[in-house]
Amino acid sequence: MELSDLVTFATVARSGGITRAAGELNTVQSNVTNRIRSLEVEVGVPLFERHARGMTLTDAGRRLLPYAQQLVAMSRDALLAARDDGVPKGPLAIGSMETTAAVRLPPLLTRFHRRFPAVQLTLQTGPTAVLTQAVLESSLDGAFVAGPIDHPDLVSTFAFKEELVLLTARRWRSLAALRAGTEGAGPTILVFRTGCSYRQRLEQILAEFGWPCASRLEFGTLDGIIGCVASDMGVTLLPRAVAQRSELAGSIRAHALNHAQKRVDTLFVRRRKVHEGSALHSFLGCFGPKS
Amino acid sequence: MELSDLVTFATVARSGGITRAAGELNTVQSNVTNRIRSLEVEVGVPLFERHARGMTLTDAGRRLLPYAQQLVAMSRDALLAARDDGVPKGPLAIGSMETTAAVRLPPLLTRFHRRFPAVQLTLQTGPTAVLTQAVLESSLDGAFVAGPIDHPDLVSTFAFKEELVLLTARRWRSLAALRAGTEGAGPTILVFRTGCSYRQRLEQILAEFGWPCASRLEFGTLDGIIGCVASDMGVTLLPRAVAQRSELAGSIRAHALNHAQKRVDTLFVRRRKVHEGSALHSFLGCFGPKS
DNA sequence: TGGGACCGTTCTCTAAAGAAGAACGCAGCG
DNA sequence: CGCTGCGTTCTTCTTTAGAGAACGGTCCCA
Repeated sequence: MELSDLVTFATVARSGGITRAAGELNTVQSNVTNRIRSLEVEVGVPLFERHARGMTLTDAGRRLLPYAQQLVAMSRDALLAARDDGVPKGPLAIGSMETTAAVRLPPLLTRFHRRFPAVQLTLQTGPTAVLTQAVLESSLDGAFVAGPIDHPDLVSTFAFKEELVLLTARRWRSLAALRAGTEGAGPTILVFRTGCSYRQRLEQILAEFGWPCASRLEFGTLDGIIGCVASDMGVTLLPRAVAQRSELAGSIRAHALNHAQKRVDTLFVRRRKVHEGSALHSFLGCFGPKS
Repeated sequence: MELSDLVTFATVARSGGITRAAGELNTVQSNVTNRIRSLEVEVGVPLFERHARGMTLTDAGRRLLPYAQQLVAMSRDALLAARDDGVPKGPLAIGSMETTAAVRLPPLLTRFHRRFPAVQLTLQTGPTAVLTQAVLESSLDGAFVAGPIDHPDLVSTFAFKEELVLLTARRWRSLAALRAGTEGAGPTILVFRTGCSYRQRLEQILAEFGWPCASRLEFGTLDGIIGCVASDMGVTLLPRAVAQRSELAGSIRAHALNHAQKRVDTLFVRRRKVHEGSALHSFLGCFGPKS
């Protein structure tokens, strides 16, 4: 059983067919057939069920797949670790929540790039759950997500402390006024489309206030949310720093929350590995203990 | 980079030479040379320093080695997982402390073997630290060790609760009498040779009593310790069940300790893996929640 | 109920990789 | 100075992997 066999296996499993896998692997069908077959001979049990429109994993294949993926990912790490001479360089894939990317990362990334120009940093934004999964799958080297995170394969480092505030249009001078003004139906809440981590928190806070929740609108961008809050379409929950930094800061009002509600830590999570890459290590150094 | 290359690499690293590695791998020197060289070409840096009496790892090699070992171990797990159809069978390597093996395991192993005769169980005894390391290195599937254990790669399950007692010869009717009888020098303590986990505990307890420790004798077997306690050579610390079960129970005396001192949990630790083998799972079922 | 599209398997040929063995170079040691 | 141990190089042979073509099956739709 060789790593190349496992790559082939994982590709077939993912694409669901030998023809598609052969395309992805830049080879011909017959080779993929043979590799899979020899793998099945070695394991001793069939890994796929063949049917007219492709292949699906057998139970044995389903047991093997996560190992195959992990082995392939680890072999990539191994090469990087061996080549890593301590000088930060090469690609570094970082993920971040929208809000963190908007207000915290610009200075950090600028500083990092100035200190380590040999590192090719890429940034991808998304919700906490997606980013965490991406880190686990090694498609990201690390990510800024909303805490707390507890997973045996992840190491998390405190990055930023945020104060969450409830944002409304300027005309609402207090939460009580908002409450009175949305009697009955309750406020409309504005959240990110793809499972934003602050969304649960917002719904929980409204529940604690005993407010009904009229309706929910989902957005793809931070500016979209803030813009709609400014035009009094509804309320949202965001870090205070995000609201202050916005161009529309004059048109919105931030309402403070109580201690338990407002506090959220942004953590930097990374995969627990044998060897922490120099690029990632130097990145940690840019917002960690010092600097 | 293929798994067979990594096996070769790890073998050379462990044996410290190409000739020795070739012997272990049942091949000729020239092949090992070529595999290592092609690996070095692929990684892009030398992995070994050549000198007249063999090879030693470079920094890059030292970074690669743990990955290689883990990849090889994981590929073995992968094969076992794929082949594991849910029926407990095949080899199962269990480790245990001497004391647990003496009093707790006989009935457990008997029961397990009766229920799952297809599992070829092997038992190895040793101190906690060694067993834990063996589990981490996948040379044991699981082990009974003294708690607490906290390691991200290990899962531990409560197995047995033990009451530790201080064992002396029969003539010492109380700890006070022992104290008086060993005035000045303090008692001799009898412990296992290879870093027994109760040893620290015993030294700590004597320290809490404010007793000096005259000298320490190290043994290789449980019977040796108990025999020497019976003939009043010194004192030791063991689970009460071990003392009671001994043939020499009539010649020794167990002295109770206070609550904080006497309590020790025996845990069953195993490696955190993607797939828990059926054999191990069924073994856990033999002392776990039920049965 | 055929024909075509799709998909996996099988077979052959060729190229590349790996194993074995012999010869060589080099350092240390008596 | 020759011997021994160890790693490298080179050649030969075998095995294996890759490419391409032909085959056989299923499904779908006319």
